[in-house]
Amino acid sequence: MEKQYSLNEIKSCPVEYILNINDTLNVLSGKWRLPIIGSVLYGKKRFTDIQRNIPKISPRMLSKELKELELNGVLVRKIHHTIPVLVEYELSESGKLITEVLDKMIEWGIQHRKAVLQKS
Amino acid sequence: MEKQYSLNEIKSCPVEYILNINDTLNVLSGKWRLPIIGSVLYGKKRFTDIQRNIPKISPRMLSKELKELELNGVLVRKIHHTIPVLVEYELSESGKLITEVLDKMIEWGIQHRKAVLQKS
DNA sequence: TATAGCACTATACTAAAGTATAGTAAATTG
DNA sequence: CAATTTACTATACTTTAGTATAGTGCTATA
Repeated sequence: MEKQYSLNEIKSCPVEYILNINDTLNVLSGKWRLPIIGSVLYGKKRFTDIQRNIPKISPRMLSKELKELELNGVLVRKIHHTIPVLVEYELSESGKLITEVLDKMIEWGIQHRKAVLQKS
Repeated sequence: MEKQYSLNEIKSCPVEYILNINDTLNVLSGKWRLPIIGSVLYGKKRFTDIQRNIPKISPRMLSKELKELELNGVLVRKIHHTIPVLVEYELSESGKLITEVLDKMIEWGIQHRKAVLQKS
């Protein structure tokens, strides 16, 4: 078993600090991750639904990003073995919590924009 | 004058929501941004100090990233017109607040790691 | 006078991320 | 029975991000 660190211990430990931030950044960075998460934020969606929500995404990119987000444990892919097959994507429990990070980002974004405007 | 939105209004408005998140993500993403911010987090540093903190960064990358972070208003570049010139980099007031976002990222990273481990 | 430190810049390159376009296989609709 | 929908995959390409290596102009030190 690996040692479990408390939040405070990790904050004072650069290596674990960086690992966790990178995990989170990996989920959010790239051109399409945020739009995809936004699309499934308020309920499960099908491939083409997401495609319609994000008009400029190619099916190749959508497929690729959905796969990675599923692999990361952020999205859950549900296959209904009906005829024809129906595939639905939704946020995992953990995926839903990413909104807390997003909210902090909005907060920082707003204050930063204000700060930058005041200087110029 | 542009209309100012409250945090709650922006949360319910996808466009402003996304803009602010992207601003924040732009400050944090890329291979070297986080290490650089980490290096100046506890006080101002000189070019070569940062380089020593991040052994694998090339001067080209460090110079490029420092410039962009300064342009974004996250870092402040201070030139001391001594002979020879001395240049110091430090986080702006707004830049210091990015730690709040980082803390949330650590929190999410830790809980996500646990969640993923429990499933496997 | 030679060597090293500081704060970079320039040029050329490779690797990763993203785009464009077409195609597949099964079923459904007119 | 031809066209459309769903959920993708394949191939080739371009763009962006990052690397490698060398060099600049200044000063300080041995």
